[in-house]
Amino acid sequence: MRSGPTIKDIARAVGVTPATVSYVLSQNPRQSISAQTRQKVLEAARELGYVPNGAAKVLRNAPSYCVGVAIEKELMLSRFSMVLQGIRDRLEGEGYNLMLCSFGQRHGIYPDYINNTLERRIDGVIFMGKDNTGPTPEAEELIARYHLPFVLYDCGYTGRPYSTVELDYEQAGFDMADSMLAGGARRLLYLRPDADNYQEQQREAGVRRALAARPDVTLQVMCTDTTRDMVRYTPQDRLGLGIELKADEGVARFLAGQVIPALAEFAPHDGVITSWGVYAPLLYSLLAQAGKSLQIGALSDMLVSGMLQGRIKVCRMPGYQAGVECARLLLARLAGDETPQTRTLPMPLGNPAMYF
Amino acid sequence: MRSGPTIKDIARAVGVTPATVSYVLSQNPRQSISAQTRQKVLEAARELGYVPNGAAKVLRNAPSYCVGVAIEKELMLSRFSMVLQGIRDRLEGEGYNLMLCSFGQRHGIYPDYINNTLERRIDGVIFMGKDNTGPTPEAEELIARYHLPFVLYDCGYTGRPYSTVELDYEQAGFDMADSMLAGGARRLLYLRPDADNYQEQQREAGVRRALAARPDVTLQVMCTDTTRDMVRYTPQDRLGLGIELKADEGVARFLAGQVIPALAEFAPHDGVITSWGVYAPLLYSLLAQAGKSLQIGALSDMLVSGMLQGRIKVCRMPGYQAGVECARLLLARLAGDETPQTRTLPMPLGNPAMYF
DNA sequence: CTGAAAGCGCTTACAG
DNA sequence: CTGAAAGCGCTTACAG
Repeated sequence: MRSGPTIKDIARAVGVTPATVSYVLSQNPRQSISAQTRQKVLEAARELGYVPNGAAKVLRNAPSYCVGVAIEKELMLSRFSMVLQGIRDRLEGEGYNLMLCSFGQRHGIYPDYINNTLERRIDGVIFMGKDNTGPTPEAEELIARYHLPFVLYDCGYTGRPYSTVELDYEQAGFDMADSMLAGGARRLLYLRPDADNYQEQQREAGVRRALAARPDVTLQVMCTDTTRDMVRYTPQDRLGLGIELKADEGVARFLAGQVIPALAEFAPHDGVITSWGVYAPLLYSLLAQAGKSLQIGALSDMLVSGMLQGRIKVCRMPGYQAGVECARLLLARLAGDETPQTRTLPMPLGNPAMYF
Repeated sequence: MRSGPTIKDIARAVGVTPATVSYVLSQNPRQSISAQTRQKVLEAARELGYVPNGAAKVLRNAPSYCVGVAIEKELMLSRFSMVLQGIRDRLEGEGYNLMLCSFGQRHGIYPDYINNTLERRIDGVIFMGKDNTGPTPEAEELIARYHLPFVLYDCGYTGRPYSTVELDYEQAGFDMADSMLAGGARRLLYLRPDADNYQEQQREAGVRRALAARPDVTLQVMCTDTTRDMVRYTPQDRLGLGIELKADEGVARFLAGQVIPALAEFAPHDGVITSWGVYAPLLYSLLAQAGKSLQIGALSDMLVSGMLQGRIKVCRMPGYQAGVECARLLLARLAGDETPQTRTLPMPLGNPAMYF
């Protein structure tokens, strides 16, 4: 199919050896070339439409100038696409392309994101698991053994030998609860999924910290049963109509049957904080139907429609910034800096955004 | 940094030549290998943690098993991320990775998506412009000259030498107008941007076709001045808080000042069709404020919140399917099929989806 | 300043 | 069934 001109062709056209052409084209500083030869080589290269063969360069140990981004599946979740955009914006300026890597074993015996590094198709990896999953233990061993440049996003820091970017879930919980106290709340309901992971622990800890100094305020915690009361994806998900909320099942039933009754005594200044964003609009609708108005806040802004401006407070996922930060830490690794760094980003309290 | 074992190391360990190792590992069918040797080679490979050097393979003309996706900037627009997900799902099953390519000139003298193909870092390109832009004329020439596998998404077909996936904007306009007629509309306002591109022409043509048989229904067309009345992005866009709508300026002023007055005579069964999705929620809010209810439809579902279920009809962008289709057409090219194909996908009428 | 040569890691006709 | 050898396109010490 494609078999363009090589440095040999240029060399022949100009009447020099391939080595000379290479020196000119790669601007090797350890080799001086006469202005005239340089001129002729560059001209011939342009004329022939020369494009260097990337594979040959990489074979000679050049970097691939490509960075892998390991995202398991859901590029459509703005949680991930925002980060991706941040990574891209930061890395493109440095001349890097991005390669989307999966978690499965594609060609080799290792997960795709490791295999591509080992095959030298990418120079490093930014890893975004979901539900707190980091790389497999086997992958971690290879990362350590080969010193693979690796950055982990939002997995809960646990002293790994690579850089991580984390979000300050604890502070988010604190800020939201604190703002509700400032709004006059005397009762607070905290609604969280039963999943007992790093993020959920941190969030609840933050909420409790805000309440520690206020024994006059009651806190009630309710857990959704995520094995049963999930927000459901419809079959259309994968059929081209986007991911869709089946709000009338699962969680909605739990909210209507359990949560709303628990709010019976709540006064207008009291508040509900939901851990996941998706719970908040559902709750808002149900409360509105019941003719009830409370402070509502969500510790994530994912799935909180911008149309709820002023009705629901959210802690915003700083996805784009996080992506930029991941890129920055990876660049440090690529530049040879081996010391793992951790950056923890705030999740500022604000209004839900209108995402495109 | 990384310098793992090569076939030479395996050969030495087993006591055969590198050629034999290669035959075993690549399962070359033109060469039979004794079961015993094969066994030993495979064992040694596993033991040493052998991973083939991708660059060396590509240098020998193997495909890179990587496909470029050219998206100019906005990965956060679900319009693009849905397509990307579709492409990925289809192509990952075939063993391909995706590389995000930009439009700028990164390393070479050609646009990034062309250069990466010429450098053999990717085997082909799926191109998603925005605002109808296709590849540059220079890029088109290279695509033709080198027969680069290339698929164009949603640019308006104009007889190019490569495959394209289009959306049926004309039918969308027809279906929406038709549904409003079925809903009893006697007056219709069609609100479109002044941009005179393929999509807008098709959409209006569709609306007019639906009205052709109904001389009793009046159609009024209004154009937004996109050079002046744009939906504005706030500076936060690139600062990590997502893309945000500045609804109180630009278009909103035009809608309030020009469009709402034009609807003074409209009765409840009459309707407004907006070309862009983003106009519809704004219009809905303004009408609601004015205590007015009309049929509202948008010819795209981008930016139409799922909270408007039942209030606004939309034509859905079949982004995921389109991605799958792009992947399918590219696979055909990669398999050697040179005949350009065009697929035109329907944009089914429905409710706005709750996008994650 | 320029050229001849080796080598990166792999594959594949070809000869045994 | 196995091995010796050439070559993909480039870079880079090294000798002139």
